[in-house]
Amino acid sequence: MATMDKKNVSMNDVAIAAGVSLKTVSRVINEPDSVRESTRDRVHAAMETLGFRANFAARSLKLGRYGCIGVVMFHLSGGAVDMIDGIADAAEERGFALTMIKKRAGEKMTLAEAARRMSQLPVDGMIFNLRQMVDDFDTFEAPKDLKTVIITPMEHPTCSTVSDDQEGGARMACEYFLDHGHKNVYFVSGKKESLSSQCRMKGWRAALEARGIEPPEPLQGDWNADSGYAAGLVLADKPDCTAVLAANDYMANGVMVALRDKGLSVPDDVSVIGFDDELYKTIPNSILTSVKFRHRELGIRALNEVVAGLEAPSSRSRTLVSGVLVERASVRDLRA
Amino acid sequence: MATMDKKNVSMNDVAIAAGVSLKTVSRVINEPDSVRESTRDRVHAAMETLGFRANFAARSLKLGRYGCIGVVMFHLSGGAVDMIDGIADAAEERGFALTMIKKRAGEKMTLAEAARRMSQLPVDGMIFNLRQMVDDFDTFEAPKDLKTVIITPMEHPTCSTVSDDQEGGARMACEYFLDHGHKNVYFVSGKKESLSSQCRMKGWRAALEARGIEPPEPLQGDWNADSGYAAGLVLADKPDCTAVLAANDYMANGVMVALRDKGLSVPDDVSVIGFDDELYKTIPNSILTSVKFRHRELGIRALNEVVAGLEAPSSRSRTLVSGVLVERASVRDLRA
DNA sequence: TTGCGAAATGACAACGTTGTCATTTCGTTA
DNA sequence: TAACGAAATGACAACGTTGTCATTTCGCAA
Repeated sequence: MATMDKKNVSMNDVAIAAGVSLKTVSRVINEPDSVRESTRDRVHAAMETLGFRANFAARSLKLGRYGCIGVVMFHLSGGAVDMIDGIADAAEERGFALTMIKKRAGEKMTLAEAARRMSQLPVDGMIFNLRQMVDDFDTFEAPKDLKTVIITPMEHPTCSTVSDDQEGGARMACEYFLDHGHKNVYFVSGKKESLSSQCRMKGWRAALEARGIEPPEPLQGDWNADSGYAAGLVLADKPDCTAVLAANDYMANGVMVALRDKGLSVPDDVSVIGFDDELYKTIPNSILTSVKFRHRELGIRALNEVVAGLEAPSSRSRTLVSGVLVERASVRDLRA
Repeated sequence: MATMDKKNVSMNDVAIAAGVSLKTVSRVINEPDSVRESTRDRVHAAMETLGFRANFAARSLKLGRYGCIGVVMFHLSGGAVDMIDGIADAAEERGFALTMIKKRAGEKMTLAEAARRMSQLPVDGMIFNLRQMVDDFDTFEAPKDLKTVIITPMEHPTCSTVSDDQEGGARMACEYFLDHGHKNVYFVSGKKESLSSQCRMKGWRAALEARGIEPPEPLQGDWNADSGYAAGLVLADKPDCTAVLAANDYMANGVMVALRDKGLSVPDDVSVIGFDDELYKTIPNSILTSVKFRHRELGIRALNEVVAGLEAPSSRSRTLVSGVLVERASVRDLRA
């Protein structure tokens, strides 16, 4: 039957309806085994009838914790979906919900601001997803009582960080080229301000230098296929260009199309590797070899790191999630 | 100076430090104008020194609201990013944070379960993002005190719903073909269980039937380019096939590549339209005409709908966000 | 039946805020 | 200076839970 609920139903209401004390109702919820079965049933019945739902605020106030992890999205891009997915699944598994806020488009947000806003919300710890540099990165200090994990390729002086190993992934791709007999590798970057792009470039550079090769001038892209196409047109005219590493698959595809438009074959004339392994969704029979990062795993690790640090918020660790080279047919073996 | 904080700092601590009453501290936070400036400064100084941060639980308990909107992601896919972005921005603007939970991969989750879990969390209202059918869709009743908005193309008997106008978008694309002189339109669908795919198919069918055209058998795809390619191979052999509507851009691209591989030209021999307008990111100089949905707008509307309904949770409305046809060169005009 | 330890239940305070209402202080005018 | 109304501040209860500790009830052996 519909109950005339003018107000919210409290444990006290349930207690009265069931003819027991407030505390017994509490016990039915939190330690059911300590309540006699007949009593328990009576209480459950009363809860059902009245439509009782435990009050989150009162519970958290008493317990001193929320069971929520805050997530700050400084940037919400494509790869973010899988990461959120990982965070959310891991949270679920450990009995936490997520509280999310986002940097407003166009606005600037510092870590300090993010922390201040988060600490007004129901959170026991927090994750910052940071894909670009922020002004106060080095000086930021997390609240002492709120474990903070930053997802970023940069090391932070006091906070735990988690990241894909972007640099390592780029190095891996580069070495793959070199191991297949290529003497040099050209690079097409993403947007300048992107940390991912910067790290991928760094890894590319490092891999070449480690083998005593002078890295050629990188070509500037903007993540989209058209910018890759433009770069490809330039590269097609360079006789020494046998290998191109593009900072994502979209640009890699642009490069490939440009090369073909200029009469060159991939991989016979020029080999190409991209990042993120997304092209196969869009292009039938895609041949692009690509470095794939495990965003989902990244999210899981970030969440686990927060939860592990809840008791010791000032602990600090650094986690790198390695990438995987998905081999297809876009790289030619020049040996033999 | 570092303060020896064994415990959390409460308003009471601040009050004592500032030599004022508890209530005055409360006023400094909530109605600063009602406090004399000198007092206010003293309180602020004390808060600063002690590192005071208001306790969310206590505040919510007293106020009876949380300032958070719950978001349940039944499915977390590509387009979801923009939608979350819209939800988050709109929430921010109206002073709300988001509390998010997700259906675990592989698990089944009913609306009732989602509602039950959400009502244990700090939320004043909730948004369900539902892309596939669930068992209890028709029988579900939202908690009476928790405004619930479902993002889904289906109408719900008691809850407010918000959706892209998928059906209308498909109809629009179809009519665009017909208005350009095409006599029939073939359709490549996405995954069977996807509501988007179902709605797009429905719109396609409706548009043809409205002009007295018998819709041909739709081709079954799975959203990825390879399935579009397979469909394209089939379609290339149909002499009456001049127009293909694919349920997303990836499959549309697959279709186009297959047609070209079979020696047909797009758009000279066959015209193609896709959905989502994503191909230009991947393909340089993309010519694909595509129906684009405004996911961000969708999120904004959903959030606004929740907030608008906070005072009257049982109100019910239905919002459709129209799509936009992004014209490129993949449709040939057969008239004249 | 009585007595006993264990199990079940209850009374009450406390968590940290905000609302209500009473009290004090202030600035102004007589 | 006294008196007054308005502004500023304070005391106390209340929000709905859980922890502590006291009390009652139960099952079983003597």
